[in-house]
Amino acid sequence: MDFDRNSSSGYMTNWAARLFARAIDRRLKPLGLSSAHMPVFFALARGHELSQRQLVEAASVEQPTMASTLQRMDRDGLLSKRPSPEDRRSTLYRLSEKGLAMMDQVRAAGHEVNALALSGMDEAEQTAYLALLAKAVGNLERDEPDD
Amino acid sequence: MDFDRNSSSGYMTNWAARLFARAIDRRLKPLGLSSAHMPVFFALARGHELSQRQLVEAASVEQPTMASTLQRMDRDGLLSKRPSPEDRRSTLYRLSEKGLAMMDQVRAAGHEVNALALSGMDEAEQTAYLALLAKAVGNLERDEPDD
DNA sequence: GCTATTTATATAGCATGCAATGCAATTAGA
DNA sequence: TCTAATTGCATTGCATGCTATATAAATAGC
Repeated sequence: MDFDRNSSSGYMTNWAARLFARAIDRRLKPLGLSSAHMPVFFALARGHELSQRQLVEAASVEQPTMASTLQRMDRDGLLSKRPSPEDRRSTLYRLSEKGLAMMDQVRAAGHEVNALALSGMDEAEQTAYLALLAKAVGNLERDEPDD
Repeated sequence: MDFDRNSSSGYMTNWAARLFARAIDRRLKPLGLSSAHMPVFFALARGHELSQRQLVEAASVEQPTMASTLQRMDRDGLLSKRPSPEDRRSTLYRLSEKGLAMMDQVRAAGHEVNALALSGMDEAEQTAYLALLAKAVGNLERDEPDD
């Protein structure tokens, strides 16, 4: 029996995720942004100031992944940072003026691509899609080490 | 209005995809394999011989992505190749003996992780999950250039 | 207070994925 | 047949993501 990619939830999920990222990237590229910036933008919305650890939680990526995302965003002038007054190991990040100015367009790109991806689904199907993804995520998280 | 990651189909799809890949990678790591190898394995099952272009189609990745995946797999002795007798630009790839010997375990890892991710869903939900992913994929593909 | 553990971050090294570009072989069109 | 367009692949350069490991600061346990 051959493996049919269209019947594999893992393959289809991966494929959809890559298409989502490409669609976002095409829209954000003119701004010099990309899909990996989005969770950071949303976590730092409205001037919120967070540590790397908190951003790791917000984005559900591993710490070294967030470290380099923040490095690139800082390099590109999207962030402003300062040492935490509470903990000398920690740095607090905010969006710079330049970053804040892009927030609306980042949000718009997110909404546009989500709407596109879900187009042709009725309300119930859209809800089901999110619920089933949440279920799969919960199942797979139980397979993660520690946790 | 804040962006709630759990309500964003793009974010949730990306998260699920990363968890799928990690779950696969943990299982295949002892074999020296990973999730990116899977579409190549399945496309080359039963001794099938394909060109890079055909593997690109089978995996739905871009050509340079497949080129380096094949390079790594060749480096690791998983492939055997020969120039196409039909087209002097093209190379035909097959799984080596070593690669073929791993097929069952690759298949098993795929089935195990798919089953884990879908656990707790009834038959209808599992079908719906795949159908909704296919719908989203179709929608997002219409946003791709050319095509 | 002193040591052991935990926590926050940094860094190295690598895989996977992409867009952009270039080249050579093939195919199409006149 | 001869040129133009297309196709198959390689390469460059980069972003994103991971694991494994190291270091310094903070916290816990005694």
